[in-house]
Amino acid sequence: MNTFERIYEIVKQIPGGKVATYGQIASLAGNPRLARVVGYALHVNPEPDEIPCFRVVNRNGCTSKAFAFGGEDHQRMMLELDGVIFTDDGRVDLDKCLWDGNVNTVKIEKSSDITEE
DNA sequence: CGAGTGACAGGAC
DNA sequence: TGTCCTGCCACTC
Repeated sequence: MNTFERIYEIVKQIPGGKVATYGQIASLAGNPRLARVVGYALHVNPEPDEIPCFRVVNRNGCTSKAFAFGGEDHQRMMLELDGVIFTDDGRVDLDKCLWDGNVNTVKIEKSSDITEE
């Protein structure tokens, strides 16, 4: 599987009420340095209906302005509806809403749920 | 085919 | 603690 495909699968594995950082996804993708590729992957976002790019934030806990696919506030609303806590800084509370999929939740590398080739 | 850019992250100052 | 430079992979010109 290509790195791109892997990134997509990981992002799709993000549960509601939680968010993940580019670096985190990059680590799951194989290399923590792939953070840039992660951003690019979400940038193209071939399946926005399956890929919750709004759940992906940078290390600061916020998304870039270029991420304004429908308004920065729109993203915040989506996250709040998911149960994600926002700080007064207007950023995601990574301390409580950070996805712990890096521990032992995700396992797409062997999962046959991919069905994509 | 080669160089540059991009929704980032991490180390150094 | 905050800002700047570098590293990485994929895509475009």
